[in-house]
Amino acid sequence: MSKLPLAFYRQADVVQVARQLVGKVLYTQVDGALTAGRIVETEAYNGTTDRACHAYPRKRTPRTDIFFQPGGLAYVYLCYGIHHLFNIVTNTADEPDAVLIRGLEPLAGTDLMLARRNMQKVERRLTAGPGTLSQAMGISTAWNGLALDGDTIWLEDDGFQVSDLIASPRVGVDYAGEDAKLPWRFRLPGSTWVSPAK
DNA sequence: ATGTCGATTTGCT
DNA sequence: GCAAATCGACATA
Repeated sequence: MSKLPLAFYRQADVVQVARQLVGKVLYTQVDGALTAGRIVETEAYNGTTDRACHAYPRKRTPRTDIFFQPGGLAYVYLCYGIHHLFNIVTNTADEPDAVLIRGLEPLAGTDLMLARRNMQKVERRLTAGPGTLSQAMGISTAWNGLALDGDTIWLEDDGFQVSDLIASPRVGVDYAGEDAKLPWRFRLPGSTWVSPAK
């Protein structure tokens, strides 16, 4: 097992980072309790060119300030007042890009995930979807800004090989006009743990 | 100061 | 299939 170094997140092309993140393992640790899941679905957001990105067009506000930090930080924001959506800030300082994590295959700590989701058995809805996986992993907006090389939340490469990847338009970004058509959503073919969205 | 709306999920019809 | 839930960011004044 090798923890992904901050340099990984600082690559210039956020779309390539989004592709490479599929298959990696996301870990969280809270009060000594570990949970882990394999990333099966991501979406890329480019704050310079992409209207769907919160930081477009390189717009710096209290909320988007984190986009302008060097890559390797967690960006967690509240959506619809209920759902905590987990993103990874990428690229170098002053290049505002991020990757949204949309689906996880549970690997470890499933008992704790079930308790957090108030569920009885491991099934698709435990971690399929950006809001549900955050809840299962214990991720909330309180973690916004955490570095991904620490001991609360981090990623590892366990050698899992991704042979094929589906690229398609992103979900729920119709407001972005032409940019909504960009094929920046990536998922593992055949995974039962991708988000419910079509 | 106030109004609008969202990178979603869930439950009910 | 549709609409409610629920709150903070942002734009407008």
